Amino acid sequence: MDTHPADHACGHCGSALCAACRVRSISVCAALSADELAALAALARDSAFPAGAEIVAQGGPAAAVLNITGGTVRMTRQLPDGRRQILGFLLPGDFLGLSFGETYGFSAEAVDGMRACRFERRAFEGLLLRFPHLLRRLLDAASSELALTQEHLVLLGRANAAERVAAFLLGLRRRRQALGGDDARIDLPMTRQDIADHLGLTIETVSRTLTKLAGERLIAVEKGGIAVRDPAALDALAAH
Amino acid sequence: MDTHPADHACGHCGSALCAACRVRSISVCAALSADELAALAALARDSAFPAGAEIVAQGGPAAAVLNITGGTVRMTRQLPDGRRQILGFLLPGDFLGLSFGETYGFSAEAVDGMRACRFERRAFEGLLLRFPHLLRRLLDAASSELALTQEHLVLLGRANAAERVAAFLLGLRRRRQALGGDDARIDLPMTRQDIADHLGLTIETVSRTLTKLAGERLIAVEKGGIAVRDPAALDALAAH
DNA sequence: CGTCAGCTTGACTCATCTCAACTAGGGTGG
DNA sequence: CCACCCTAGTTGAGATGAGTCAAGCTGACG
Repeated sequence: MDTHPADHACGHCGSALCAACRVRSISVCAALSADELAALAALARDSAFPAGAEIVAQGGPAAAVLNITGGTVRMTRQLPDGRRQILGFLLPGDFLGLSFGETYGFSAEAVDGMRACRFERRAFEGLLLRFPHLLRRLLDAASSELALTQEHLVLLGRANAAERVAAFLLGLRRRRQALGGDDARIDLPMTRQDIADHLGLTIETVSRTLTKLAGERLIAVEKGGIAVRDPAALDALAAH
Repeated sequence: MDTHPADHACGHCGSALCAACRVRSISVCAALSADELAALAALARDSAFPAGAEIVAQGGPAAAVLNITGGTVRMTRQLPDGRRQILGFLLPGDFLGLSFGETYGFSAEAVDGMRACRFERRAFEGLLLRFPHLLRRLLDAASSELALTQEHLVLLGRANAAERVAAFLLGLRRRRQALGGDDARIDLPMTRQDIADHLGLTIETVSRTLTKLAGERLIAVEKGGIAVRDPAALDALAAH
């Protein structure tokens, strides 16, 4: 899976070029000293996954943690009878593996072509003991992922279909904007089934709701995404 | 709100008697050195809240973090139109305030009479810089709270009423057992409305579901709680 | 003894799900 | 190049699980 040998200087992470990593400033690697960055870089391995590839497996040993550098990842939990819940989507700068445990509590799969900076968990934990800065960054990351998850919990517990879809679109837009994305167009690399499994709806309800929002001129449904026509009305719908 | 002056030795936390704290071994204060424990103790203030009291307010400045030492706390998020979602219940040993941010993202209220060990946030953050051990414990706490929240997310996204209620009862039982509780009887200090707002249901559906489970001999509804009659069947229902 | 909050139960409604048909686009192989 | 298939998405019609509204029960408390 690793696309570079251990000592290779890669463009995203790894080796001496963590310094050039384009997501570093927004990831757990931000605000580290030169020492810390060097130690981190020594452990980092750049890796790429094609669309659909499984990155970590639910129930499997938690052997690695990853810092996403490109693409989109879905975290899924599967029930024994096949029902699926997508816990969330990870974007560049997000950290995969915050739920420290002996095994992964969910699977992670590449939604589209995806790149990440990979660390062996044992070695990474070693770094945590030496570098409280990194530990602190990780706590902040865990804290904000917790806040995001709680936000989503409210949605699943108390919002109707239109509110869920509106909140999902705006949440994705907000995160993409932080990465320098467009605010009029929201790319949706994931399928309707993914969106449905994230929002606790069916694929048909997601489709109908998008059609309805388009009919009300809040959005326009486009190929591979949607265009935001009335951000204010969409925000009022999302209601938070 | 503090029931003891700053230098008073209290039975739960605070002053020199952190050593005697009955939840220390399972809380973030576990596995600290004598030094660390002393510094923590110097900042701790024992506080008590009567049933229904608001401990922290959604949107208010995040001025304190608390370690629950007794009773039950509900974390609630309110939507502008009054809909309410209970994110979770905190039991003794749990830590309130993991979502580090400038303001609290939710309110916390005492379900029954409740005691906690309170730290001013600024001072507590100072400790984190000095004691990586504590930081590490906090990351583990955040990590397991994240896992719990993700578990609940699946429930709200994909489970029906009976599955939600069964999972809620068993989850509460498991946590209580870790605290030395009974496994045949589950006390429910919270109201049906609280349970409904936690499970994304209405009070009527919770009531009907409990009645139905009782009719199927999985549980018996008792005053202030339920008795577990068929743990295996209940577990099969919870389906995870 | 009356009141009130918490809870249960019943009858009916409705938002979402289920099942099914259909469309559109992309890839493949003859 | 076309015929075919396959996946993703949309739309419709009917079913259903949970919500809504309403009534009644129970125990605590003044």
